Amino acid sequence: MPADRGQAAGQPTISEVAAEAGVGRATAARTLGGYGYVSPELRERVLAAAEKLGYRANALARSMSTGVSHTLGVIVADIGNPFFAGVVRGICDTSRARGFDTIVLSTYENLDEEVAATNVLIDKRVDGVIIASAAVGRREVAHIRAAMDRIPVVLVDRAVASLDLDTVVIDNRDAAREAVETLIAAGHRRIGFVWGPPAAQQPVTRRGLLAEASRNLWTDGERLRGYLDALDDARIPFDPELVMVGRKTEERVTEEVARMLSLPDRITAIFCTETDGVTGALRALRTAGLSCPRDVALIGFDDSAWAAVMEPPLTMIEQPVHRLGAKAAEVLLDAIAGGEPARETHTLRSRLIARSSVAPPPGPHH
Amino acid sequence: MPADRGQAAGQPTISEVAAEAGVGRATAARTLGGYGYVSPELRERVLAAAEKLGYRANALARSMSTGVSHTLGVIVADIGNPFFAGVVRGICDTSRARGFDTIVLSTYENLDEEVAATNVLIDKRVDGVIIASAAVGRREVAHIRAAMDRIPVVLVDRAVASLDLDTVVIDNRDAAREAVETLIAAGHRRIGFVWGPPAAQQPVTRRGLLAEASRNLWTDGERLRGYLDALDDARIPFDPELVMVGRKTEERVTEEVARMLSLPDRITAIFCTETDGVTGALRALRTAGLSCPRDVALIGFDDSAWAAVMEPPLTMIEQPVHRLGAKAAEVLLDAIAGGEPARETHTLRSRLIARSSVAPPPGPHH
DNA sequence: CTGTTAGCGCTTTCAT
DNA sequence: ATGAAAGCGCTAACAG
Repeated sequence: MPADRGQAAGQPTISEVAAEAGVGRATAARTLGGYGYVSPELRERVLAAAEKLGYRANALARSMSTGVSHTLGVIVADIGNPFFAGVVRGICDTSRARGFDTIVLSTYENLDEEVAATNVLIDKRVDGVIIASAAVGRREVAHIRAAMDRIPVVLVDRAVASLDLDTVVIDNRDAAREAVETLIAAGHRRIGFVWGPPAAQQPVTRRGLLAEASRNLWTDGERLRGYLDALDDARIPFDPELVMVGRKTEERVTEEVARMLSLPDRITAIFCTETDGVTGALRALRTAGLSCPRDVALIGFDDSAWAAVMEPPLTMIEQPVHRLGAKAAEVLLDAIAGGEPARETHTLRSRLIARSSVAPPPGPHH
Repeated sequence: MPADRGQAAGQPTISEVAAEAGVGRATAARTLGGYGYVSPELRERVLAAAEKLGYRANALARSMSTGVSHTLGVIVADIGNPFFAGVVRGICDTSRARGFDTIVLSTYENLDEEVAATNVLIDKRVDGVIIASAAVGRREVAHIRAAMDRIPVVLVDRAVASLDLDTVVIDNRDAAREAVETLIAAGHRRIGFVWGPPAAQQPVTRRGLLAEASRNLWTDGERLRGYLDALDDARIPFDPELVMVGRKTEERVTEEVARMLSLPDRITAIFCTETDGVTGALRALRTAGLSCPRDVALIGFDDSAWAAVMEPPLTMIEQPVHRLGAKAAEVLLDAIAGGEPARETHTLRSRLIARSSVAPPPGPHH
């Protein structure tokens, strides 16, 4: 057997500490593991020996023995995205306070990556997982089901209809409706909607749009419904030309908003479902020589420090990102500790921060 | 021994798979572990059995045996900060591509947290660590030394003078100098500096400032030196009243910039070392009724999509955040795989993105 | 090519 | 109160 088997060279083990202290393995283990009874004197000797050798417990071995790893797994779309970074921070803060570490994996909205990530976490024997899943249909949730068979699972940010799980989300539909209502209340009727889902082609009917929504991320579907709710309540006819479909890269958003701006009966307001959409919309406004809010009103999702110092300061929807993560961690940790999960949906409220990017539409002769 | 010892109930082991397939443990292990020779037929039976039982390898047990965990540890100040989120993403992307997972821990610039995080990673027997350390003095690096004794360590974003380690950073000093030179070239001589370190009190001399710098984050020291370099080259006298010291919360920055703006010989330009500083400075400008760049020029660190759509579009320093993380991971992975670390400093170049927030200062009668 | 066996470092009975 | 010994699930010698 090669010398480098087992843990890396130089990492002292509990046996070495025991030998150094002149006691049995179990005694050393009891002191160092903080369980069972050990006489003060032996205890002292063990501690001294551990200190001298620079002993550090091997958490892997401990987990092997105890069957728990005190580690949570987290799967999100992109840790580099400020939204998820905030959620992850909420998760980490809460779990650390309860003695748990966290392994975070990004999927970039790729389902294969999500499956792989789930497997990695199962293999590492985490005690529970939090997932912001891109899965939608029944076919796509097999990996989540497999995880559920083994450990507690909670969903965050995105509900999955076919799964009966603890889920922590925000009130996407209400948030979107409130934003659009705000625009309508200011007098707008031609409201562009920078939406999200990467679709094969632009749906031309309301039904087509809804169908598209059910094939995509839960959040996107909810936000679309909120947009439609507000329109319906105000009896404003729905116009498919006013919704952008497709990946919300800044470039695409700029193009699409420019298109809506050059329509014969152009939009006078824009509602964006993501930060990247807001900057894209602003670009389009600028190149069209239009000003906000005089010519076009704007409301977007995901507030940031920047939005408040824009000219004009932007009216935005603020999501409780940290709280979202914290709540998900709490629910998961409770399930790990307590047993029976409640399997309910926890909906956190977002907040519309009114600033100055909403004003009445320009007169009929714009 | 209680029934719930060992791994969680229901997690099939390699022995169970072997039994199901009617082969020896080792044969099952060989097929499932992907090493050694196994005849196609037995292989097929093992695979079928594993599939049927829903077998997933226990990475903990594997690591116990092999002594490697295929996991990297990462310690940063705050995963919720877009800068670090980008770096972490770079690390995760490269390490995943090489078959490594990542555990990320945030310290919030607290040294005790950093020590604790290092211990967690050592306990979890990660194969290497990447640290953006808040440690400065010799006294503060003991935990890093302890880690170095066990596994490869690379520093990212922040060099630590007393440590001879592979280090991946950006050219902070040059970046700062270039920014200030740009301001000077436009005609500015009163250049406010939104700096960082939380100091007990405002240093009043150049020497005091440098002393403060050496007690703080490496990046902050470098950026101060760059600011001073540019001033010296242009023979502009250094004025301690023009540098803000203290935690760069948006509120504090707003106050401090307002102060510099109300000086008898007020500043005509601002250089910020962080995004939060930029929004704070913008606020101060706005409440002072001053416009950028007509009254005051502005350059800041850390570009973002927002900066480009501000009115005016902001001239910013872009750091290669993803590359920073990727490079750190590469260096670490090489050290883990190859052996001898080079222990050199890799300096990545930042880039000044010239937009429209820099113009000549207003005439003498402002 | 396959099966047996001995660990990896720790926790946890079980005697003493 | 302490020590001896078994076992967590896996890998890797080694024998067959």
